[in-house]
Amino acid sequence: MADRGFDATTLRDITGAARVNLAAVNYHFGSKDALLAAVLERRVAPVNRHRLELLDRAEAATAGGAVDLDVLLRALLEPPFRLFVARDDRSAKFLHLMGRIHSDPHPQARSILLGQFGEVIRRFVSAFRRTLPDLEADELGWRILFIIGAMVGTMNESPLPPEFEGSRPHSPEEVLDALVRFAAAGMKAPAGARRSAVMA
Amino acid sequence: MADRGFDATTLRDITGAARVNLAAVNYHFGSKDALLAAVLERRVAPVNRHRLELLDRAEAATAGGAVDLDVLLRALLEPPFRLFVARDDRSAKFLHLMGRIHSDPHPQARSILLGQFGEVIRRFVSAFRRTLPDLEADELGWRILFIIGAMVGTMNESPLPPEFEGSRPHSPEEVLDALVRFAAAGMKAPAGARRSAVMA
DNA sequence: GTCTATATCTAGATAGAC
DNA sequence: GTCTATCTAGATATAGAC
Repeated sequence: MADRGFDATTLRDITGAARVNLAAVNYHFGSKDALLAAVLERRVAPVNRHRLELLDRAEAATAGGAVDLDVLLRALLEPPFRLFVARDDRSAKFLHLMGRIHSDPHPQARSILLGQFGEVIRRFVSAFRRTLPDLEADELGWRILFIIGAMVGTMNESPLPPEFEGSRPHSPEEVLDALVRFAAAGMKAPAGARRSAVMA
Repeated sequence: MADRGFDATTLRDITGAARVNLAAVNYHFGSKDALLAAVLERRVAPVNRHRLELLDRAEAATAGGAVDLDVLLRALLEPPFRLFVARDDRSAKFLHLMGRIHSDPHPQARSILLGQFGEVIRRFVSAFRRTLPDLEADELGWRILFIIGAMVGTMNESPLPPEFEGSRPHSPEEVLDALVRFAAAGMKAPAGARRSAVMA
């Protein structure tokens, strides 16, 4: 599923890998879609809860004022990279799974993810607003979307593919650090001029 | 296909939407996979060729020296946002299609895209290296991956979903400008310290 | 409760009329 | 060359033995 997406992953793949009978999924979960919902609830929801906890804690510490940008970015980005980090194959698989779920167009996956992640986004959007009050609302929204995209792309593609000429493997912490540095700088980028040049 | 991915899009969907017969795809292309290959060749390859042309031109102008960062970023990011911009429904669909292809796990899609896009990545990696010679190679690789991720996420999610609280629709040019600003700042971010704090 | 065997559905592909 | 009708494979889901 992490490799090939929800549609291309058959119940035979799943039950075969789990060394259980083909009928097991339908018996325990009712349907393939219900299994997906259970997986999302069991594995993805904690990541999002962790994000909100970190945000709550940071906001409590500033008494509702502006939270430091790096703290905010870590609250958003750290949980997926951290929650299942055991530096083994399974943690890498989990990261891929998270990424795949974020980019899977399957309606069931999208709607469950939206239910969970929509709340996260809304909370972080308003936190970022307080942290960066001078940034125009639309520009802020786009930048947060860029960060989510970078995060998802990283989940889907790590380890760094050979085209990118990375010279050695990287721990999830290193990748996270690089992502936070990149995102923080992007967030602080100067606002756009009112389009001077036409696209050449 | 832009909405639901390759696997979930049936030949009956395709031939129905095109108001042609079900047999038409197999007659003209031979198979569903061959149709995908033809679509990728016809619609995606020109985007990548355009990227390389812009890069060639920029490098020629500097006689092989360092290309300006914004010029480099535009050469990479502008073609998909620009090539089919007619500000109508079809151009939005095309952007979604590009994004979907980038995130589709289907082996055929991945291998064709890699053939096209791998070359683009390699060329841009070495161009970015000359433009930002002080940036460590691995860090540079990750940052380029972040930018690609942001680009793909933007393609998949534009227009800006309501959670992001965008106040109005945006033209592809505006989104592109915002993305270039963000990416340029991210690329210029200070290098990472050798991990001071442990993840808290 | 679990597994085997099977039903049912829907996909991609194709044969053959016109 | 194009369309109708059909084939075949492989998917999810389920019935029923144990």
